[in-house]
Amino acid sequence: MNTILDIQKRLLQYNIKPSLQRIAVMQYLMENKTHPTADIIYAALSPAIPTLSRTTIYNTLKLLSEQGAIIALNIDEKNVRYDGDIVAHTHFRCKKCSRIYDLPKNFTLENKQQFLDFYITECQVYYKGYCKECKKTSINNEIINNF
Amino acid sequence: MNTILDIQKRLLQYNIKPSLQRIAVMQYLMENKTHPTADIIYAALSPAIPTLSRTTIYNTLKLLSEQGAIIALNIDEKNVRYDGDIVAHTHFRCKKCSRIYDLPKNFTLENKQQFLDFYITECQVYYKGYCKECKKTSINNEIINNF
DNA sequence: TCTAAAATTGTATTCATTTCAAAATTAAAA
DNA sequence: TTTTAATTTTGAAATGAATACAATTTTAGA
Repeated sequence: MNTILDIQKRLLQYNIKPSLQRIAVMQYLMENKTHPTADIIYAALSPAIPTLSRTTIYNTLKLLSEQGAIIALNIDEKNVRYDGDIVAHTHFRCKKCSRIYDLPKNFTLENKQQFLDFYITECQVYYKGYCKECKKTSINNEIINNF
Repeated sequence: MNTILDIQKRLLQYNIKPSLQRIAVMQYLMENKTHPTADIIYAALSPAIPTLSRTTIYNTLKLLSEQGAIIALNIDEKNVRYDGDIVAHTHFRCKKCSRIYDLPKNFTLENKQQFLDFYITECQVYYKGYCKECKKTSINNEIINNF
């Protein structure tokens, strides 16, 4: 279980002021490993925070992902999904039920026979960063995870 | 160079009737390896085919990608990008200029020092297919690239 | 040529996300 | 504690990529 203090610490660690709303979003993502959309998070938190606005959810998710406290997934072509687990791992999206699963650490296309839970039809690998031309001017403005 | 006959052959190979519009879209993607959006393709083809409709571009891109003749990329959070190169390869998106590059075949995070053209800040790996529950009912309806 | 099926077109709509300015909250200064 | 400035939140309006849909056009077969 994550205490409010743990969550505050996590936010401060990424230079995010821990407001009530930000703590709620961070906590939701830490406790719900379902890769939810902004709207799912809004619907879940709205009853407990009746004044909550959708814009705040979008603002918060943008801030948290830009600061590296969470990860934004573009695996679903309709909505952006969010993941509170920032340890590097790969994802699987079911084309029928649209659920997003975390794949086991040792999963590769070569050994996928061992993981018969997933029938894989496609794989996409996306790297992001700065190209040669844009590198010089932009590096300073970005927090870089040089993994 | 790709002749119209080459392009027709490619479409037929994926069970797509080679209409004028479909040939134009397929040809554009084969000759422009810039990972364009639907709208870029529309703007490029529209002068030569004045009656062309945006809907046709969307319909065609959907058909071609569903049939496996092209690949739809969700590397850009705003628009879907399309790639006529269906040989497995990975992509890089510059966060500043938004250009999408093909990465060299031998590129990995381990040897990325060799490829100093790209300063990488993040990597996403997305698998798609059918989960255990949905597997039984759906496999027959899908063309599966069992790579 | 006639007819049916398939493909294309254009308009209207949807819906996730963004913009923006006002209101509320927080933090800092006096 | 008051005052003031900066930050955050809020909700209404706007944006824009993509889809739905019905009408029109084209294609293919009888």
